[in-house]
Amino acid sequence: MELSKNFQHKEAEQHWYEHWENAGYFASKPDNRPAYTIVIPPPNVTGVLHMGHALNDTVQDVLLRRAKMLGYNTCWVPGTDHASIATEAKVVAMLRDQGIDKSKLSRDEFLKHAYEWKDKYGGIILQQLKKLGCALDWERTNFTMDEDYYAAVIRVFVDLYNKGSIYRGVKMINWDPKAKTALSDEEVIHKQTNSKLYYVRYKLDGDKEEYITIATVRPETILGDTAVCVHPEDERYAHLKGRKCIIPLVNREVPIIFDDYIDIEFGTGALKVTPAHDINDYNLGIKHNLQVIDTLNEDGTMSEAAGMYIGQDRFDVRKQIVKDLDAAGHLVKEEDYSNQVGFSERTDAVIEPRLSMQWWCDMSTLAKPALDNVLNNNIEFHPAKFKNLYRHWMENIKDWCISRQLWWGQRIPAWYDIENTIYVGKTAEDAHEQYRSQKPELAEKHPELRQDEDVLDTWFSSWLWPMQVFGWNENPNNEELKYYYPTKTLVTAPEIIFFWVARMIMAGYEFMGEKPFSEVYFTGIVRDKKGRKMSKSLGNSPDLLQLIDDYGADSVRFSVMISSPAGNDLLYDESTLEQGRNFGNKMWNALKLIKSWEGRLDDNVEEGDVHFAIDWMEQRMAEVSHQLAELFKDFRLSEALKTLYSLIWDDFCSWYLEWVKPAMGANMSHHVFQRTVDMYEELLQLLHPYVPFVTEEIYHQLRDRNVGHDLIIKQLSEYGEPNVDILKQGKLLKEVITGIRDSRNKNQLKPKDSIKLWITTKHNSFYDTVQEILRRQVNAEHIGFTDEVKPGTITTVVQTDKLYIETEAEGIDVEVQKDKLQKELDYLKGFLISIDKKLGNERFVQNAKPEIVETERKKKSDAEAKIKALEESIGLL
RNA sequence: GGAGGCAUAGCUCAGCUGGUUCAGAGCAUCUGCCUUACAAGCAGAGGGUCCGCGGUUCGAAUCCGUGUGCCUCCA
Repeated sequence: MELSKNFQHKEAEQHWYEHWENAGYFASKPDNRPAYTIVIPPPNVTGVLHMGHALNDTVQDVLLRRAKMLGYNTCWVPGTDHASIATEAKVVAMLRDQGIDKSKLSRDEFLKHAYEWKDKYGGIILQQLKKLGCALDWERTNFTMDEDYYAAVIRVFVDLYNKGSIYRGVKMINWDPKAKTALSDEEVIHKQTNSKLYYVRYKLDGDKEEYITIATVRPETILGDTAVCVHPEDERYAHLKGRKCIIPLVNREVPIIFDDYIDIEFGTGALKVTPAHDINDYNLGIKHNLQVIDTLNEDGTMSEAAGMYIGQDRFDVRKQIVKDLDAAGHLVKEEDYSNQVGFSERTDAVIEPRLSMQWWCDMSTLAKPALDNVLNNNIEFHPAKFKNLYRHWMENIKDWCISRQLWWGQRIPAWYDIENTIYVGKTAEDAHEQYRSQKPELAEKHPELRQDEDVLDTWFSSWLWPMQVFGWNENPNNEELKYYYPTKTLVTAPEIIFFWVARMIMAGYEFMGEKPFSEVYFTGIVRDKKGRKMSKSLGNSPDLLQLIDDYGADSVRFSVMISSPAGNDLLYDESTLEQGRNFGNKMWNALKLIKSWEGRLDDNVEEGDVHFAIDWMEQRMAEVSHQLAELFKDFRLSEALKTLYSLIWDDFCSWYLEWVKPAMGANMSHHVFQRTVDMYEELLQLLHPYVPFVTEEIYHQLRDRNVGHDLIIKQLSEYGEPNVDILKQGKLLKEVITGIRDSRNKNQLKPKDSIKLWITTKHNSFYDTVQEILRRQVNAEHIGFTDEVKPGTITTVVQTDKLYIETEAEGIDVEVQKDKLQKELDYLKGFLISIDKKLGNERFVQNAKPEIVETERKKKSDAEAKIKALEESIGLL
């Protein structure tokens, strides 16, 4: 069959993915082999594939496919998380489009819609991962709201509650007025924002016209002020001890308090204190026993307690109150001000600090083993620099706000009686039983309990991921969990180190008594050309499916892997996509070339010089395969890919194939052909984890395969130590060829102009073995040795060998040659001086390692020999 | 305010434990090629005070300090 001009990615991708999946290569069952387990960081069920996933999931696929070749039983678990806020927002929006108001629905009705939405639209991203080629075990797909998973989350809640780690309490939380729910600190994104700083004067008590001026960026919170605070050492305000002032507009009298928390330099040095709406003010309020006035409703409008602007939105009120303060003579001035404002990660609404009754998880006991086992490398972080970040967070850990005022998620298993006593249990029946035994009389009169309306933070379910995907809740001693847990590698973005990595480690030690994974590999963050993080909200992520369609999944994988050194961010650049696509074509064309020899095989052809080509290529492969093992060990995946790229493109295609290529019309030795095919297969295999489709396709085109002989499951060959001498000879041969080609170019010899080549060398036998290769590579009609200089030729020096190019062609420019040789000579002389200096330095000879001194001596003698050769050559001209 | 990172070719970036396998890759540029697979290609070439300054060392792109400029995280 005629092979197409270029590699056609579309058919190959679909065909091979189906083939792998149907053959059961992705599925894993416990057996005698060691396990290599990865759990996917579950993407949001509402998500679609973006650049970050492409990077993250390609890395996992590369690790997994390589592990497969090394004999591991690989298991990669897919799934999604339920993303309570994001999903609930989507469902609410969908209902709104259908004319349905969420507030008119019961909880059960809403959840029915939500599950319908999830079944219909959720998890698109999992299908997209197939397009990317991910070798996921689809039979193990998990969802954090699956029945068993749900039960696991409830069990963990009850357990931690009974241990005293979970409690309910009123604290300052981050309130999202759009989603109308509390958020954890990690879900708040602080952004530098252009605001205005308003200077407002408050009248002091007494009859005199005395004022104190405060500065605020949130004038609408004035309505909730219950004090003004100044620094005790601030002389400007020392006379105000014991005084009070009057809050403008609402005319409330509040104390002036003194606290060294105040920054004297900021604004006027006087701070308005609003304990209900600022965490620092709240702390001041506790310390100074201040009144708390909550002036906001849950949707961000002003509450009854504000006394004014009731029901109006906080930002409208901000504008209005400035006008009103001005009209009343209280606004002193306003100035531009840049400050950090918190936004909701999911809804982008401006966060309101708000006092609220929530459920909390005390992290202090959970954090201890989680911190220790990272610091002692029981769990390894790659790159290790993230250990610092992790430690800092762990050592300053705060209690985790785990309740969310939403419906989509695991409903908190807490029930209340009419006296508000809490009963926590796995089921309503549990709770009622506790109720009846604790308060029999009340239970007799009021048998019903009311369940908490709130659900748990999504991360409170995903932190169980590495254990629950293997059925921890049903049976913590089950065979699968024993076999696959702890998992091997977690691959994730550094931005969720606290959200998820830290909490999974905590959950692992708390509930399994064992780490959830042995190593964490942090990828970089994908940025656009302007250096901005690629994100859905910015809309600056390219359409990945389109890219896969245009360039092929392999090119996309190549692109993200080649530009992603461990832990460093990568600027996304389309040129690497082209590089990936071109690489695929290069390999496709190498296939075509090799296939074209199939009809020209002949057992009687002598191998001749080609023998050297095979020897050399085999040594290069041995060399690289050792390098790869090292690179993979250190997660230097981008380096490993570069190494392979160069091995295949440069060494195999540009050198090896040219060296073994039979002359025009000549036949090829059977053995050489066979070795070439074998080597190409092994190259494809080494590369396969990065670009699985094109390599599998070529592997099958290369020769007929029996069922089950697929590249994806082929085991890697072992290589011995490479032969250094052969590698050196290969290097010399390449340098000789390049040197002659360069001379030809510089002297305007056309490719077709034939030459005679004369060599002065000590390595005669080496040149004998490669004579035919050399002759063809530089288009020489004759190669001979000489001990004498050859006048009238083009001279060049490679290592210490002198090469004379004899040609009939016109126009040899002596000056060009002289220049070239002189330049090299000048460089070498400088080089020699620096080496002489070094070797002349006693301290160097004494202090440096002997082998370093030895190489310097070698360099010196090489340089001297080459200088001699160059000088002789120049003398000729 | 606290912590961390980055600065190397025109652009995007590699360069692990200090020493010519150290100054490299891809893209871009220049020259010559439609050479029996590949013009999405082949054969070559040019291009860098490794951010400034100081130090440690026999020796620094690499280690330390400092300045400048960018970035990220936390408060």
